[in-house]
Amino acid sequence: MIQSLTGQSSVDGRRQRRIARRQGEILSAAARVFAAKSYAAATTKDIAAEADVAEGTLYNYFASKREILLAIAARTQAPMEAAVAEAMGMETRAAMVYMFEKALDFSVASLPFARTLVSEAWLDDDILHEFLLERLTRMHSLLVDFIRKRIDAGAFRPINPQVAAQVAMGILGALVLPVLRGLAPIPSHEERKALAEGIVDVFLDGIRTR
Amino acid sequence: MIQSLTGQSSVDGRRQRRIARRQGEILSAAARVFAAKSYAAATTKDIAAEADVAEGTLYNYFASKREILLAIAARTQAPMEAAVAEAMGMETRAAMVYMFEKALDFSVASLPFARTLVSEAWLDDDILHEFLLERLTRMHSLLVDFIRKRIDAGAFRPINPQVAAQVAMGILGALVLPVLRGLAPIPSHEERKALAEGIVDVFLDGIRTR
Amino acid sequence: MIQSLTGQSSVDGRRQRRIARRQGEILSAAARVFAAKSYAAATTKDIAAEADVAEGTLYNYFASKREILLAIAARTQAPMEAAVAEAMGMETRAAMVYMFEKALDFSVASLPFARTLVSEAWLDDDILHEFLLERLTRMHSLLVDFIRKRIDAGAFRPINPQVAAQVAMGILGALVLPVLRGLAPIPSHEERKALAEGIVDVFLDGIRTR
Amino acid sequence: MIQSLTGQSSVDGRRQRRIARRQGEILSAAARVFAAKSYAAATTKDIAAEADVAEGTLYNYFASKREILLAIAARTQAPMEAAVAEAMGMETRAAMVYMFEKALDFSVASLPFARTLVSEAWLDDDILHEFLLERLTRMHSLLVDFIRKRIDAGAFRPINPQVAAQVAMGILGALVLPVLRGLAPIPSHEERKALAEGIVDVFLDGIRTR
DNA sequence: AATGAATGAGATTTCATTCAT
DNA sequence: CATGAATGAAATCTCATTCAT
Repeated sequence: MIQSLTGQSSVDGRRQRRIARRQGEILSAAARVFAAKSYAAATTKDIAAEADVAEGTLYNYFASKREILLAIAARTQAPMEAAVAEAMGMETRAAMVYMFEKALDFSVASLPFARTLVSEAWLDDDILHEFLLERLTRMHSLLVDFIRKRIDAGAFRPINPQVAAQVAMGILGALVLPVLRGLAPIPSHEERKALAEGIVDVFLDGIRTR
Repeated sequence: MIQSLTGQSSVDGRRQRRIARRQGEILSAAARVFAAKSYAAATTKDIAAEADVAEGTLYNYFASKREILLAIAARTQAPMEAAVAEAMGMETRAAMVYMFEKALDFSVASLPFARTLVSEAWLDDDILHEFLLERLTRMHSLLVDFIRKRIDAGAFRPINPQVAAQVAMGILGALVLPVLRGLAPIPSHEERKALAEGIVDVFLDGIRTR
Repeated sequence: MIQSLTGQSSVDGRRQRRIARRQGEILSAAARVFAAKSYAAATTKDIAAEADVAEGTLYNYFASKREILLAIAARTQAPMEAAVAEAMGMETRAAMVYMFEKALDFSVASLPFARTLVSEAWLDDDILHEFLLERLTRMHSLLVDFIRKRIDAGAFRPINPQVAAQVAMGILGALVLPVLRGLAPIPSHEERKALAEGIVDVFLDGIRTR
Repeated sequence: MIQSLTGQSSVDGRRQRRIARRQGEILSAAARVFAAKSYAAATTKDIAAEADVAEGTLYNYFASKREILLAIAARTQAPMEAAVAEAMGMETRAAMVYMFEKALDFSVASLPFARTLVSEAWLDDDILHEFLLERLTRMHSLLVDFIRKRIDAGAFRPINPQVAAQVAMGILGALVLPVLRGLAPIPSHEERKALAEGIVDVFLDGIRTR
């Protein structure tokens, strides 16, 4: 009985894993196709071909083309937030540099996923709210906290933390979006570090002589 | 004779105007539909319904659905650049405030056009290069000049002007994009002015105490 | 009264002539367009442009696009039959040469009309029967008579006149169709004469040595 | 193992055959529709209905309506040329009779295909050159050779072989075209033989008494 | 579970015809 | 009468989804 249970569960486990693996293959294939042609222009035929399965097989793993998109969105991890959260405890300047650097690293690492996500979030309210906005607002409030704490500690000027956070996120966007869009070349690790340093520099001290 | 000539030309003129007016009606109807559903999801049936004409009528004014999109892009004037160019000659702080304010004004004024433009530029290389990128790079180089001059004059710190310009554009984006996307409420004139002031403040002096 | 009648009728006459002239202009424009693009591919816009009138004007003169086609067919005179009929009375060899020569002349002279006619007759039973077939059968029976008479007179061998007539018409077709289709160059007057001579030669004496 | 291999290949083979069969069904349905209404007037809806499949199914087998037409043209074999080539080696009179007879047989056998082919070749240069003209010119040059050889052997009079070949093809056309167009009844095998005999008779000896 | 052929609703586009000016 | 903008039916083609094998 135990045996049968074990056997059963090991079979189940294998099956679970096989299903998960196959889903993953389909999702990353779909992400590549979406990144290349956009969600709307991509056909299920394209996705099936990229994943090297039959069209019908897609429907054994996902209920519809849209479910594939949502699954991609759900899968996209949140290393940005993680970076921001991590940075909270660190000393001011190093913390910010680290945060921007991580955000850049992330965009580079999961480029096709991220490109699809941004693209669809611009068009699709569900995607926007469920996946992108949630993260951005979480990041925003982390930043607000971060800034507020440093204002309280006298490290930052008594500036409006909401506005400052929005400014910080804008700066980040200005770096990330061109890479996602395929305009800027994917920066090397060193370039990313240098970029992050320069930006933080401006953000902290402004551009005006004193 | 003069009369007949005048009559003729006035008829021609009237016709020209009628055509231009109808094209404008179709374009703004299309821009609304595109803004609501994206170019890909919008159907010619939708556009015709919104413009209150028959589907076939669209094709008396534009050769294809795509031509409608391109016409929208072409029509979207470039008051942003104008604002930047204007600001070049002004005194530092006021100039920047003015520039950001104008950019916000523009986005609010031609909201559905701009939303469509950004949306499609993300997906479509032609639109991106022909209409958006051209403007953004022009704006970028104007900003680089602006910053470089003030560095030379000793008004700004000897910062990398390229990076600073990109930062400035990112800040602008952080303000404009949420409005275009329908996330942030359309700010009033006063709010726009205050926003611009706050941002320039951060941009010039940073957020760090000194 | 007489005056008014005369006036009336002269006005009527002028009007009739104006209408007839305009119809003729439209028809020859249409024939050119049909010859270039085929009836099905030609649009009323094309025809109107070629005739240098507005599309709507076409409908003041013809009830539909199809009526224009029928009018072209009706207008195509029957010089072929005339030629055959004329030839009936002539001496054998000269008669036949003359007949073939005339048929070639006709094809060259009204090329766009004829091309359209043949094209549509292949597709359209109305056109075929009402315009082409009628003529061809008339021509066929003229030929049958012609041949029969010469058989009776001992000039021709006692061959089946039906078959011989069909052969003659086939020979004619082999010369005319490539020209109509734009494959063979339009032959000069001299070339047409020489062609006609050669063909009659074969038709009368065959190709076998004796 | 052998079995699995065999199984595999037999599955592939079955699939190949199924696809080929279905393509054939669609093509012959399309040929019937084209023959009845012409290519231009036939709709994909008509073709699908005649083939008893959904409209979309057509596009699983052919890329476009035009590809269906081209496939029909490609499929129409060239038994005419074969007949001509075969006849080359035969004794004069029998050879010619055989040739004409075969040409008639062919037209009768693949009537809807051939009707479509001729129809479209009249309108469409691609079809004309790629499918019809190539064959006709090949047939023409075979005939020229045939005639020239017999002239050299003293069997035929020293006539222009080009003209004589064109005459022969015209005669053939005069027999075939009315059948294709649905004017002449489809002749029985015996009738075809008799027709061929009569024509060759005229072609060889002419119609004149000697 | 995998396959891929079949489906048919729906998209874009064309064009003969009408009709207000 | 001439005009040409407006119309909308109809054509070709696409593609997400289903389902028999």
